[in-house]
Amino acid sequence: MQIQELNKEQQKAVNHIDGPMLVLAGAGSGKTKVLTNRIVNLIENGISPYNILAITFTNKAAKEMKDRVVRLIGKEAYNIQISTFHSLGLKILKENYSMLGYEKNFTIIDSDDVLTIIKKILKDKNMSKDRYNPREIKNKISSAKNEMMSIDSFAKVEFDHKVVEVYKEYQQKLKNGNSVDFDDLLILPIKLFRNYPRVLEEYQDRYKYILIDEYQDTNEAQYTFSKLLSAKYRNIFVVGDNDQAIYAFRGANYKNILNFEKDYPEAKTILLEENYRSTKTILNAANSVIKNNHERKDKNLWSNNATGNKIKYKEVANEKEEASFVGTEIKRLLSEGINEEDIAVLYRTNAQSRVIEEEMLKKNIKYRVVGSFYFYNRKEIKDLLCYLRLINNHKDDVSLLRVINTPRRGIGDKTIETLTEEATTRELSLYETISKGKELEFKNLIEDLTKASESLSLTELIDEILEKTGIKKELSTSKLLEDEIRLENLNEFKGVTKSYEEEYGTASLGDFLDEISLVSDMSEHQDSSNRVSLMTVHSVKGLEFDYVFIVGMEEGIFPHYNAINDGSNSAIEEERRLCYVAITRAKKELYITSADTRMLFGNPMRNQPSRFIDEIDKEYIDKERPKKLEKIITKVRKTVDKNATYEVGEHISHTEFGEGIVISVDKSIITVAFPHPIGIRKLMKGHPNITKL
DNA sequence: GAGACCGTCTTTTTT
DNA sequence: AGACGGTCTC
Ligand SMILES: Nc1ncnc2c1ncn2[C@@H]1O[C@H](COP(=O)(O)OP(=O)(O)OP(=O)(O)O)[C@@H](O)[C@H]1O
Repeated sequence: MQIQELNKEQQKAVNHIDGPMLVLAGAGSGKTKVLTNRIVNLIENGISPYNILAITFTNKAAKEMKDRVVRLIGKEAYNIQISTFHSLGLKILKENYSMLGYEKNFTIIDSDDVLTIIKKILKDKNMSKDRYNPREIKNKISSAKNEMMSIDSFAKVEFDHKVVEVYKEYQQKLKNGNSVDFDDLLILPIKLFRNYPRVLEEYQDRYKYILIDEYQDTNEAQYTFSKLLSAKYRNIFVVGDNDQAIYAFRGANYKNILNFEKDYPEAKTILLEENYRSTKTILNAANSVIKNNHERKDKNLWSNNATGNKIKYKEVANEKEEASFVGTEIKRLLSEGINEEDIAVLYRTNAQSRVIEEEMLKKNIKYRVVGSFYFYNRKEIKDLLCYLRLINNHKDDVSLLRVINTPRRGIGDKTIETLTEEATTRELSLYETISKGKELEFKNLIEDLTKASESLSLTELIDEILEKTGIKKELSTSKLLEDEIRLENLNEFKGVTKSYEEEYGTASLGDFLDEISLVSDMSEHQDSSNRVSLMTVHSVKGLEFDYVFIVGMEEGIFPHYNAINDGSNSAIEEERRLCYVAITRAKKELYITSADTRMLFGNPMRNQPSRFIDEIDKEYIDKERPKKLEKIITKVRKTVDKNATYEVGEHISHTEFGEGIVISVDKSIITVAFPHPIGIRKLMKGHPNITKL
């Protein structure tokens, strides 16, 4: 195949057919483009679409890639398996559930449910929430699963045997409820492959050609998954960039990509060095930031594009002004005829989206929040989903508990406690245990709805649920504005199911629920055209926009406190890679903002501009900050004593807040208690305003 | 068993 | 500032 728009190295990668290959290259060098075109080339070389497996990092990326391949070769492309690891895992699970001891229609539980289950276990085991943080335990369990630890090997690294107990109990609960969590979608197929080599071979024969995008962010389980699948034919083609590894917190290990040549000694490697995406200015700025990372191989990445405008950096007083600045600039761009879909606003944490959203509404700018679970996390939507899940899988105790008394049916803690006890002793699900009373009425209701589900379309079923459960009646007779909004949301949800049905013909309940679990991102079910995109830096990986705003470029936000306080160099380096990803998303123009004060948990928080701003070479950035501020800031910067040390309990005095006591000391921040009404403040160590007493 | 009230905790990032 | 869980009263 000869494609006009490919350079020599890219062409080489595209034309490669058999054997392992690694494409290691920087941002915007065309890795994804190469991967997509290689799929096309494989097909043109007579390889069946059924034998091709392409793995992307997000569902969104999978969809985009599929669309692109369809455009290039037509409908045949629908037969290629293009998906995330998790979706593929689910597919394999659905084809083999009984071998793993599950039943048809198993439920995929979301992270909220995981937390609910863990909290419940902690309570049952009388483990106090102060000593055992449910969130932390959830992370521990998830990491253990992603490193494919058995309970025994987990017990070797986790010395608190009670935590091990929780892990055990958690697994048991899932199994009893015929449910799996996200991590299971990866590790159950691996278990299947290991226990049944014949099954593995079937899949190896099916997926003879494997392509993986964003390989630098694979974790242990994903790594093993791909290694097993590719072992027979060794036709594995991976692309990635170690400078864009940003998922270490999820167990991803960028060494997987650097070790590729060790794993597959016969592998060919291709490096791409030309960036086709960004202006010279933007690319050079990104390069000047990333070169501050020391745990990295330097690579050459250049652009032949125009020089372009300098990056605009604006320092403002607070997050409201920041949003307002972004809003005004976007308005200006739009008035110049630029399309909404070519603009993105990026932030480090989801919490930052709120102010921006409000501003978009205020200025009447059309936007969408990518990666927002907000809609599916609303109470009324979750309730409805739990009804659907319960109808789909009667053993789903988590869902049952959520809806058995919603709306109120007079089934309280007492009843539930008795039921739970009986269910545990008889080793049955709660649903199976129900045999009398108001609970039975509820069970009969679910039975009826289950029957109805067999002959109704998804949307009709939802209507039936809302009607028969009394949800609709309760909400429509209520006078509360809140309830009116709830009803509206439920209607919007019906819009989602309707468009889902239209897209896939008639849709099965199970398939729909799976889809929701895997992509509970409202923006993916919405039309994205003519909207400004708002998203975290993590979710923008792999995408590109003409105009990009990076907001909240402050110490404490980006890099985040937790990374700073972690004290490890690698945590900061990951933040820096994240910054590199953010900058390299921009094609034409980049804006960076920082706020001096930002509300955090209802308290104003002072932040310095991010170190990453200083790391951008002066020639690529135009800094704008209030004149007065400039003097104060440079003065403060010069006089901060980085080596100041404090001890908990020490008395200090602050020029503004008066005397206080140090209550905790972190890497660069101390927390100080001041007398009423000032209260608890976080201060920068060695700040000139602080005097030791 | 339902609803009101108060104190605590939250936010790092995602499939 | 807002969500959530625990406790108290009817
Ligand atoms: N040879 C080429 N000629 C012109 N444009 C190209 C060429 N190769 C890639 N591009 C364009 O460059 C942009 C970046 O490509 P792509 O998204 O594939 O890069 P990438 O390496 O996957 O980037 P990242 O790692 O940052 O996600 C795309 O708009 C693509 O169309």
